[in-house]
Amino acid sequence: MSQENVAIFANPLIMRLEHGAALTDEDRARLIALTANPRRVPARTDLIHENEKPRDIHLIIQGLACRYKLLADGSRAITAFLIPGDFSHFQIPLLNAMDHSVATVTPSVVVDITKTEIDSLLSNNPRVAQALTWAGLVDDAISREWLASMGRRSADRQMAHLFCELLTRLRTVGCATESSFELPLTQEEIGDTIGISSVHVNRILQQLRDDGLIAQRGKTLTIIDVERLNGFAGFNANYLHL
Amino acid sequence: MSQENVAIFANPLIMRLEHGAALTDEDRARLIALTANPRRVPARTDLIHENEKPRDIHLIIQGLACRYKLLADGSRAITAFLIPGDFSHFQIPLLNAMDHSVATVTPSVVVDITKTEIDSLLSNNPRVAQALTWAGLVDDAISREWLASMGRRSADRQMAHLFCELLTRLRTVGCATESSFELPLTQEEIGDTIGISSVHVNRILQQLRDDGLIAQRGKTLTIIDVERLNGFAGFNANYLHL
DNA sequence: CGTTTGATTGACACGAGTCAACACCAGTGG
DNA sequence: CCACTGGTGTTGACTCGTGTCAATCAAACG
Repeated sequence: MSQENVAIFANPLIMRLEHGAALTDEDRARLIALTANPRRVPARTDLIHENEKPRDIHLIIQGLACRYKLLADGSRAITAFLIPGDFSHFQIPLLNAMDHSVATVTPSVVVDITKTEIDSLLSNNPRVAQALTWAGLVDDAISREWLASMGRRSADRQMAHLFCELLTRLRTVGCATESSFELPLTQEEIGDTIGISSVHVNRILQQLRDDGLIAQRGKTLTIIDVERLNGFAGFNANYLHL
Repeated sequence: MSQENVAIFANPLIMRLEHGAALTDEDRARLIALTANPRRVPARTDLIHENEKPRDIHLIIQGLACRYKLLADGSRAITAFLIPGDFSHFQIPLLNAMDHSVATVTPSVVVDITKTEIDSLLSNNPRVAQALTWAGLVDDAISREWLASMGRRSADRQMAHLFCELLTRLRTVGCATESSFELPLTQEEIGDTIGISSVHVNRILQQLRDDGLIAQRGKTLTIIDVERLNGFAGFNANYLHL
């Protein structure tokens, strides 16, 4: 494989967007060019903050980021995770003020893409435009699945569902093995995601481990039997539209 | 006011989209033309069902509809309400299979808009295109707010928040007075929305009434003191981007 | 009018939160 | 190199919000 192909196929954005449209080599080259100036961002750093006027969009190349909202009582709700290849919505500069914040969870590599670059991409590369639109629809679908999960799944199944989703998404961008991936979240962050206390997160993790559904070695989470965890969680990957 | 103007300003789609872009008279005329063939749909009827291939998009002119998902255990989660002027996402035909269902809650008036019509609108009326994009972003923002609500608000505040949101949204399309609107949901449907049992919905409604926050006469819900309910719910309309 | 659907109520069980203490690091600075 | 520190994970005790079940009531409807 040539040096260039390695770069192309190792690019998580391209890996993801391939699922949304049949990209051409030129499309891929444009996307590669887009990621020419990555920057390193420390862990727990806001990429953009609620109420700020959005300008660039932020593409995650490496690491993990999240969308979150702070509530009046000081509590936090994490409403989405951005894994490599994900980005803050490409049409977001249309809004005058962010309704949520986006922050890194781990040290990350991020590319800031200007509205101009996006507009040029959208008008010159229709397949990329379609793929970006597809990615937006998938993000919506994930929100809906999370809503269903929070509303109607018990906390243990909800957590299992989150792990199933993360495994599937991380696999599509080459960031997970068959059955394991890095889960660099604190238990408090997991709690802010599924809407429970960190103490309860701890207990549920123990339960999932005791039930032989998952294993944790450091920050690596291994799903012992993917089929069984899918079944337990009621996970059906349809909504990821792969 | 001319007959035509009445039609234009009474059109909930236009009323909503005015918030997303500065429409011209021609834009409005195109949008009016789009709604030329409405149809009546009985209550509790699917407009489109999960797993189906989406073709048309569905615009609500009158009535109330919702997005929902059924889970493996038979429970239901309502992930969004579609009020007059709302529509199933205009880019959804890009997907091969719906990841959720859309159904009427009440008897409704609906317009089916073909992908062709949408594409024509998008390419000929850039301001409408922008407004539709804006509407999509607002729908996303609502999902995120609901996620934050489900995760981190107590059931009573969450319900209060829902009422604050519905009042605000319904007012923008002329379907609510200063402080009251029709709430045609059963308590079970409210429960499927905020993720609690219908029994608990009943108790919380009583509590909100006893606290003098809301009043119900038949299906009309009146918010006795909007400021106070906003405060109780921690409601901030920013995320609706009006 | 029966029948059905939705609202209401009470009793009871259990999931999950809170509080507090403690263990276990990894990093830091003396 | 080791004590110190702050962040994170773990545990137990207790409380309370919510779910479940079941019965009853009220209202809508054919």
